[in-house]
Amino acid sequence: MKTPPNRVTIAQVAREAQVSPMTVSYAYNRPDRVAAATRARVLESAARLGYTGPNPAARSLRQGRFGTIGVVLSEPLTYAFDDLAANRFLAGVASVCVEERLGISLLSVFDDNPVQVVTSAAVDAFLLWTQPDNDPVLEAVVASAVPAGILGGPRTAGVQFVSMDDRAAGRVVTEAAFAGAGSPLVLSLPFHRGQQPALLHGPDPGDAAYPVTRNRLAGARDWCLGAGVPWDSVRVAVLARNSQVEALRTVSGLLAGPAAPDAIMAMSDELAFGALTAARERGVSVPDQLSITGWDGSGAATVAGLTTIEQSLYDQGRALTRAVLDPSVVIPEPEWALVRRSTTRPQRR
Amino acid sequence: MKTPPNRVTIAQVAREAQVSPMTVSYAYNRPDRVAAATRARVLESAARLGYTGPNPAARSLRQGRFGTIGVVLSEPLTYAFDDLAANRFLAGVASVCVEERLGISLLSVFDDNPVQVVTSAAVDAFLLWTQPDNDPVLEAVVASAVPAGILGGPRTAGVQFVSMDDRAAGRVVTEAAFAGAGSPLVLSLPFHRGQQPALLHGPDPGDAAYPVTRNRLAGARDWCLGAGVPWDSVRVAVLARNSQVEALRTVSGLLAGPAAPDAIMAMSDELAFGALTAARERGVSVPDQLSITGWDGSGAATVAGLTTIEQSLYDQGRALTRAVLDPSVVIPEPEWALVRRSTTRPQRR
DNA sequence: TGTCACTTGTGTCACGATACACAGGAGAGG
DNA sequence: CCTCTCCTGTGTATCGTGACACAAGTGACA
Repeated sequence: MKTPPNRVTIAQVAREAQVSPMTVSYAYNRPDRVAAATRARVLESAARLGYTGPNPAARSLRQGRFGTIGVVLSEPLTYAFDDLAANRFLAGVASVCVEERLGISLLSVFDDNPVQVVTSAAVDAFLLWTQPDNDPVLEAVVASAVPAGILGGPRTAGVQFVSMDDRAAGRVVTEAAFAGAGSPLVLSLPFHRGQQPALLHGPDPGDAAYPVTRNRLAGARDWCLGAGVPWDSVRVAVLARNSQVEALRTVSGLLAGPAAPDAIMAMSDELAFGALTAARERGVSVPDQLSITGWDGSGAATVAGLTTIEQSLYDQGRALTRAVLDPSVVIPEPEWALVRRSTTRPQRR
Repeated sequence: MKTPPNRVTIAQVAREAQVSPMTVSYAYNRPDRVAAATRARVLESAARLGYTGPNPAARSLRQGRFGTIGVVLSEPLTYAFDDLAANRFLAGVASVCVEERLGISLLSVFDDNPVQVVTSAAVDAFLLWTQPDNDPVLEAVVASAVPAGILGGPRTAGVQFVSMDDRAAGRVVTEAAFAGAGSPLVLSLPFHRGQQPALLHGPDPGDAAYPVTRNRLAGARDWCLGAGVPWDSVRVAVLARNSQVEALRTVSGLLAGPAAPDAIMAMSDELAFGALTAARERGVSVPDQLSITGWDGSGAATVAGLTTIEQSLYDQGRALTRAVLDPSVVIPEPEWALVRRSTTRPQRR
């Protein structure tokens, strides 16, 4: 892009108003620093020349700040608007940004050069959606020395961190889903970037590169071992993405096949909704023939009567953003709770 | 914020690698322009010094571009993540941004200085969510001479525009909602910025500063006049915001009062959902005692069985973004359709 | 051997704004 | 009348990069 030839600069305005460039700058940025009459003259000259205010790029260069927070989702950018959980998190981030008068910039990671987005981002801080272990994007963020925070891990030195206790909650929700079941199924988030769909039997949670997946899976295993359910007998359907459509397809196939599952612990509400739809389409009654649990507690879960782990990603987004902007802020341990609704069988006493 | 003292520049890397600054620049931006061996040496020196790549602010200043599109919603920023329609629009915008390798920056408008966000935004283009007539933000965008586009109007010289035919659809959906009704109610989006909730009787559509509101209301009046329903007898509840909660409260109150409505034409799905919830809470059966229509055709409308005007804000977001980036692109007239589901009484023949 | 095209590296300087330190003047107070 | 403080305006240097135009080297080919 060629520089427009008719770009007006602060210097031209200064000449027109017969003041120094600094006075023009002050007229825009520190109105109290300039006499009212002078300021009026400056603004009038600016209007006459068509000057629309200080150039943001030049200002950012000079000041070394942008007034913007970058959010990296490492998913197609549209994930920000499609996924319920990401949506709540971003709403929390946005609420702080409004208070602090910061913009919020959604950054896409491109497969061919995932690091570029980090090194070339015009932002004062990074917020990351959960990333796999040893991820180049996260490493680039650390290397950039820009303040950063991450939701869901991995825990990283120099990066603020917030995440609920996925393992403990995993134990609790697995009990709600699996108690009394004969053919339990875990509907799992991806293990690593570029995940292919897979059906595993009692996999090692350590195989999952995403801490969130790993911990939720470990919680499930904890409960199974404690309840005498052989972990090997538990099937784990790992999906390529956190998507209702994909969950629907997978669960639908399993319900039609032999040894149809009669209990599903899904690692997100999104996946649970897919499972619910599959059950409806297959004429499988919930919770009588099939119990289903979700995770995150979106508003849609309330409406659908989904038993789920509730947490406030909104609050976590807020807390994380605050902490990144001011490292002296302490992030509270996120609260969570199992909410039993109508997609699981009543608790035995 | 103080400039970090340890910022490494391209010049330092050049010295370390014993090449000129331009060679370093090329090594990062035009790898083909530099011998492989030289490039390797440069990158190695950069790594040694902790150089993380060209400074985005300096680059933007030099190149006169940012690689980012700004989206102005003129609502609290969180609206982007709370509202179904805004969400779909943004998803469409984002999909183009991914293809074009652009970032997407969500800008907040502050009441005390609405224009600042426009004059200080580090973006190459603006996309606006529907704005009222004669709005300072829109005027500032025009004045800034940055390419821009607006969804829903007002039509403005120099600003790309996309919007479905709200008036025509208003006629159709009003018929679906009101046919055979005795006490019709329009659940309206705000008339202007800072709207206070109000209950009007057959207001002049021209009173609405938002073109979308104005046209949908005009469509409703068109049908009423044609069907012999006195416009004065039609109540119009104008809400302060496009919010389920507020619609719920308003409709709930009206259902409890005298002359409870038996037909509601809501100007958004969001409002229609609020009305649905109110009906459920009040024990009013839909559609027998109360017919309800929405607008926009979100996925949730399908699930809830809501009769609504379907349009693809995703496609409109895509088309508008494309057109802003390349003015030779022609924006097609958006398609729309009335989808009859279970919240309206079957059509008479 | 001469010509030509291609590849690779270089030096300079403007992009537009603001931090900083300082200067002159006006008024207050003793 | 002198000093001191506050208010308002100024000059300059610098932020880090990449456009541009050019130079030097290499090898192909007639």
